[in-house]
Amino acid sequence: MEYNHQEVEKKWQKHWYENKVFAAKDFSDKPKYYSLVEFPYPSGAGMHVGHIRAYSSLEIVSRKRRMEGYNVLFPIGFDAFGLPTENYAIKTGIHPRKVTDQNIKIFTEQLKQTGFSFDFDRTVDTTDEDYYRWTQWIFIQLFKNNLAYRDKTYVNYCPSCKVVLSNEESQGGKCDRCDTEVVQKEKDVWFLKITKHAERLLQGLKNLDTLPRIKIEQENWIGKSSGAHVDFKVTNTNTSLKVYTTRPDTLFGATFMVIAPEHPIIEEYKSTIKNYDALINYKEEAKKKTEFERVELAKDKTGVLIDGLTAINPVNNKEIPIFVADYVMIGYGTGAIMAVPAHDTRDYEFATKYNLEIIEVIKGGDITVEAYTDTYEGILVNSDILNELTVKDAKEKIIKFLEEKNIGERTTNYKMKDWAFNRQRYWGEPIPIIHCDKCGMVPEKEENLPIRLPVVDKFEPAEDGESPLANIEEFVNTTCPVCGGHAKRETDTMPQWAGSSWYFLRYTDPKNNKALADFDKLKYWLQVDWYNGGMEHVTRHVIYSRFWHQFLFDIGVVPCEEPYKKRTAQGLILGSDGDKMSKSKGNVVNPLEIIEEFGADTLRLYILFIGDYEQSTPWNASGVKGARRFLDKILRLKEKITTSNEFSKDLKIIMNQTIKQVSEDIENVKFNTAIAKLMTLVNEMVKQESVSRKDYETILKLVNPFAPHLAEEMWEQIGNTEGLVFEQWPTFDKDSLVDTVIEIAISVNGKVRDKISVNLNTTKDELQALALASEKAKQFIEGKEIRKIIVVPKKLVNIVV
RNA sequence: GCGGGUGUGGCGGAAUUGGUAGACGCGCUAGAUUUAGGCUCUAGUUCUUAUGGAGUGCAGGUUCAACUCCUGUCACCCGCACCA
Repeated sequence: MEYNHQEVEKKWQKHWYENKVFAAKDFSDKPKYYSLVEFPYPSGAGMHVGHIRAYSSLEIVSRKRRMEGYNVLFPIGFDAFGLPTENYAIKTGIHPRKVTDQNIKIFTEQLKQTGFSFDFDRTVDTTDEDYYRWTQWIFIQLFKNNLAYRDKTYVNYCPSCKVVLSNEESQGGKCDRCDTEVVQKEKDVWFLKITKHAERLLQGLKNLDTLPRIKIEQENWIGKSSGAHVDFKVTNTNTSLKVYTTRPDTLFGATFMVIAPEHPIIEEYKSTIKNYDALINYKEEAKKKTEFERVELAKDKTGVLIDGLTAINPVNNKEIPIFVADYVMIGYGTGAIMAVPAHDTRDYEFATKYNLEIIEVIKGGDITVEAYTDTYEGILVNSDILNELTVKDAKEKIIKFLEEKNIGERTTNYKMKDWAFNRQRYWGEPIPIIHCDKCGMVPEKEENLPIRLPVVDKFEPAEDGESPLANIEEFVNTTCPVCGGHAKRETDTMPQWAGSSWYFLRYTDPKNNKALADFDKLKYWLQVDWYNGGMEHVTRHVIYSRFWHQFLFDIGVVPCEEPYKKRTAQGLILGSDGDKMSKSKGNVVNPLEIIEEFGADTLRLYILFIGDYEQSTPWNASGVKGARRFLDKILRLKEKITTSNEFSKDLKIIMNQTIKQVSEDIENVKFNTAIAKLMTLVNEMVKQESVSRKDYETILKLVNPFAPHLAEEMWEQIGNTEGLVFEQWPTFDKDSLVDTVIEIAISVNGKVRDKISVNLNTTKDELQALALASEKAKQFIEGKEIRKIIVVPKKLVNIVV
């Protein structure tokens, strides 16, 4: 019998989607389950195998949950603002709206062809006016709560195209389109004050159920450290330089200071500094260095001594020099450091190069050779009041000392920076702020939202790094919502991270036009029970969305502080050559071709069977056939079923084992072993003369989440009228997991020599006797003295000779 | 450099409160069915100089017993990267 996958799959897809079988029901009495997968960017290339892997995990979980009696919300949507569509629009002149709609349509079709159990009625599209209206609304709330502000930053700028470039467009320091050297241009842009939430974002991780590395990556991104601020008086001025240090205990070893090239003190004391020009030169040179060069040159420290300013080490009143060097970053800490060359590799290199004093303050190393940095413990020397103290005690003592003398204080610092929230592009949410000469920056009235993207024919960015919107007079010119006078709209648009920072909220109430979502619905559905997505989004996207969520919680819009209960991440599918799939390498697998030839069930099954879900694995074209064979075997089993509603005697144990393992493996993201166990069971069933109806129905239920089309079809063919979607998930009998007869290994000196079948309840003594009676074991015992016999019930007997 | 992870047959990968290494799939070999191919079925498939011996990146250690624990070391992957 040939299985016509095309016909069968179409039939069930039609049934599911036309009858809205997967619709989530608000306020159902069933327990709710919210499974969330990262929504795709609807590119023209459509769905690839990576998408299928990304969605399959929670597809399996969601289908299982429905069978376990949950009311499941498993939605999908589109993160559709972004560069590729915009670039396509620039090239072809076709409006991004059109392109986006087209791509979404195709993508949706492809998702349905794969048989995903999404609730397609809740689909959101971040570029939809009814959606970005609320993205803009959130921005206004952030602005009103002083969490959105404007400040200067450096952006990647192509002087030839006169356009601001994203990091992706300026890789290697060259403009993606014209290959011109990219420069750093100073620009006034929007920032979101995510740093205000640094500690909460860190604390919120405590209750997140996730892999250690996912947690650690976020922790590193937030980058909390504790130390102290210390003020160093600057001679000939009445000011001081504030530094941040995690090692205030080494203060007596601070023999010079280094400030970042952009540090404001240079401008401030321009007239006192004798070599101002040299410093400005250095700053310009530093700015020109691409990121690449900065890393490459990391070993070769450069800097310029400030002539005219020196500093006083506050603990010993020594006068020390101040340098400008680009190994100190303006964006971290205070942009100035106290250099302790004896115990910091960078300071040591710098000191050696410029012949500066190096004072050892922690015993144990040889500072004539290299910096001694293994100093988390240790004893202080050359440090006056700190001498003989441990590092830990010295830290406490010096911080107290600094605080008493009013020259410093205990400080916690975070590596995370505020979120630069801007793009100078057309295809993004307009930032709903109005610039009025009289009233300053004013948010648009909420009833006027959305601020729509004007419909135009040209999408190219304006010159000098301005947004394309800046050229559109009807858009720019407006009236001030406060004074009614003439004013101008903000023309920057939001970055792609905006729409994706709250999309999971909209799924709970996607058509609401009074609020981003109804509070009671949010209360019913949140938190997201399980969120799966790419490892690459674990820091930025997850942290950004958590930040927005915490903020929305603070203003009473959402019912919980943290959005996600559990987070997992899938591994990449590589090309069959082991490289990342890419068009240029020609190793891209088109999932639709496989659906066509083998069916969606086969593809889904293979993608989950391919390897550990959280690890990256190469594609293997012939492996697909194995998945299909497994399905064919299930199909053929139908011919052998009896009417019995009990498990077959010979299958009872393995049936129960399989139910247990498959159920557990799914929860533990071990889809590959779940499928392996199902294959083992099916192989066993194939060997039987006949299988009972219950055997067969059970395997269909277990296979259903993985290969739902085939499962539904066979379920129907054996006479069931209700579909499988809400059938009850099988349960196992824990007394039927182990056979009464088991195999025991007999080993001599740890090497297995024989295997015997014994009754499960065979006693230790009996096992020992059986082992000694084994002919095969005897050969290895003969003529030797038995020194010890170890009997592990149900496992093995080890005879030591 | 720092942090995390991985290393097991020809390939993807199973197995860690220490207890029969290689489940499951691919590939391969032989046979059956077939006009042939495909499909399907049966048997086999870690290596080997084969009644034995060796074997989970490498070198040691603990143990009756180690893929699993400990010490050292190498390789690869991911993330961060002059973070003070």
